[in-house]
Amino acid sequence: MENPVRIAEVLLPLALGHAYSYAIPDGMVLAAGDFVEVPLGPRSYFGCVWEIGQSFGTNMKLRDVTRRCVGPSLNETHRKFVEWLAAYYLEPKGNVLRMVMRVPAALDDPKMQMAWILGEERPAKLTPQRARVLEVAGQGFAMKTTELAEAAGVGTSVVKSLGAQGALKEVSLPPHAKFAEPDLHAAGVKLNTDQRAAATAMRQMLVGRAHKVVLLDGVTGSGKTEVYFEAMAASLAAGKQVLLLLPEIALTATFITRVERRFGCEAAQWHSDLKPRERERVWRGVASGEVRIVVGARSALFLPWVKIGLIVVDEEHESAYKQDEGVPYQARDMAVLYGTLGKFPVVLSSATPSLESLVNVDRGRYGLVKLKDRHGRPELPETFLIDMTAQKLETGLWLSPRLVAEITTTLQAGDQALLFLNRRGFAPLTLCRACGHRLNCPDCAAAMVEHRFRKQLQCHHCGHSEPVPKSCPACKSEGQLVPVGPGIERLAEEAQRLFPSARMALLSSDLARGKTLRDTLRGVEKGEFNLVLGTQLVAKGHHFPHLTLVGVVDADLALESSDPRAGERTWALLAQVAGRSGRGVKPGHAFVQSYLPQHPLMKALVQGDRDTYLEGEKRIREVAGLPPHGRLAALVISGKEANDTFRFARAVASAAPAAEDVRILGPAPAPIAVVRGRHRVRLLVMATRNVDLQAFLGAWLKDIKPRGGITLQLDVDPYNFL
DNA sequence: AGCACGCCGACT
DNA sequence: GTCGGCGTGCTC
Repeated sequence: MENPVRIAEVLLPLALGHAYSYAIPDGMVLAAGDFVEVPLGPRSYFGCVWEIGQSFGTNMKLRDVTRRCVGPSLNETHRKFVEWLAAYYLEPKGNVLRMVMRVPAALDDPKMQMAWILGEERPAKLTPQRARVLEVAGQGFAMKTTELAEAAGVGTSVVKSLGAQGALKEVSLPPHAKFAEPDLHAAGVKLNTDQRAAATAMRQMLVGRAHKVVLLDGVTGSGKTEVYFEAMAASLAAGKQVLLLLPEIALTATFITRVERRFGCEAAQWHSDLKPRERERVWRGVASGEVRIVVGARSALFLPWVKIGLIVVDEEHESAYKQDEGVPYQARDMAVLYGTLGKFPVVLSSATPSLESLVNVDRGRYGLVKLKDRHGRPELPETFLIDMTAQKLETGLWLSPRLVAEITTTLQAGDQALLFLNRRGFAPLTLCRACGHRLNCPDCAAAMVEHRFRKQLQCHHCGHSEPVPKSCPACKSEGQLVPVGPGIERLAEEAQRLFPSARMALLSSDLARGKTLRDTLRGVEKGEFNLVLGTQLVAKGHHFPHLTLVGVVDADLALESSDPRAGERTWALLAQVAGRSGRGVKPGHAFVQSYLPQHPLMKALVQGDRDTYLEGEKRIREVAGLPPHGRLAALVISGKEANDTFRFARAVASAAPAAEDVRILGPAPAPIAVVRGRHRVRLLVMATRNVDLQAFLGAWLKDIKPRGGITLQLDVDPYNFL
């Protein structure tokens, strides 16, 4: 009998479904959760010890663990979280671990970073390259060799030679700055009666239980933030860490300020735009427990939490919580899962909660705390429907006489009006009047969108762009290409003609970003503009006190989607946009142009009756067996050649095991049948709630191996089935 | 994620 | 006759 070999099962951050076994060399002490360095093929990787095992002589000769990393370990809850998430989305565990290990520098000894500042000497010969380096260094920031070289546009050798001559001086960057403890009494908490009642209700739901999900449902302006701040305070008082999840990066700056004011300490930010050093600082801070508050995007879930006591998911209905690339997970759902595993509460907050969450309240799984508007205003401003089927608008015009009249009145009264059209560019479609040819993207089955400001045609699916042609590419006729349909830029043209003296602001994500965007928003807030035209981005979170009129130019746009949640999402969007109006002193109203005036959503919007509309939606989903009453998975099969792709998709469909309560729809062309030159075919799996969907999918797909350039992508709980 | 192995078009 | 394209498979 040989000596027992101690074995570490090490999970690597690669697309691997299980851990690899390594021998633990004599004298090395390892436990599950430790980060280690291991050899793999010719290379060396960081991995995480998933289990410690023992073996009496395997037939495989195991390689040794190289070393244990100096940094922190991953606790059991976090490892379970990785396991569960991987199992839920049928994703290799290693891929999920990769999301945890995105900061490799944080796994090891904090490295003193060497950097350069301006030295006392002057170089013997001042070449143009050297001069540029010294100029950059002269700005006073210590920079690493590569950073400095890159900033100056020279090779690293120039920097090094300047260092050798003493013209640059080497310094070591200071270690990461500490995160301070929160001060729960930093700001006097001033809650109104309703907020205090809501905070108390929430506390009572959470007290004495480890895990509980509470839905905080309150209109914009009701002060939900202050209420969940109380829950955060309670968790912080208990010595725990808290996470505030936001659907998008753009919102973090505002929230950071509010959190820091309330808790009197720096809150850590976490999102994809962080600089590596700050990323490392936050990761380490969370792993050591020093960071108590994180405000972040969905990936903050994967930080190595050690004593997390609460996750707040703000705007929980936002579809941006669904990640579509890489591992397609729903961060709100995973926050709830993490709470279950880690035995801590989760607060979901929204002015327009998702149907999923409302149904979970109905089923008694989630608690509900409702919050009314602080000033007793209704959920929505007075809303009027404009039946576009009854309008005789000239071709190329989109504003009905009624809406034009309302805008005129508003502007004359010195108030502000907002026109909402959720479509970027000038026109979504360009046709040739002579031959009917449609300008399509060469790589996608989608029309090119004209962007007149940029003098370009753009494909919104692959980013391809080209100049607007003078003549039709098909029939060569000149001057026959006509834009079809409205985009925000075209609407701006119309508005300019109708209201030549208006101070107009155009807000579209492709026209304004960063500072320009912030300045414009600030201007709108201050009332420097009186006519605002905007896409999606005006809907979110901004407070425009001078706004008294909102016009929704095309309310039907978001309803045209293959997503069963389209109705719910349209409600959230329209309610949010309409709700921009009348938030100041003067009351506001909204006008909604629709070609579907009989649609239940439009009727409900006019009546300001969310609950009735959502009840209807719930019933529709129940009858159709759609989420949350049934379970859904999408399989998207894509390949270069249409016939092969379709043939493979049919083979996949016919290989499905027979199962009760599971229906497979398709194969059918995906909503955008060709993207980036790849044909896309979709299968939809519908199951009742009692079905173990993962087991079914696992059994089905286990032996299916796409080849010949065909890929198969699985999306559990799909949102949009691109 | 790398990297090596393995079968089909343009070249010293 | 080779060089090399990247599709496929493996790494404890």
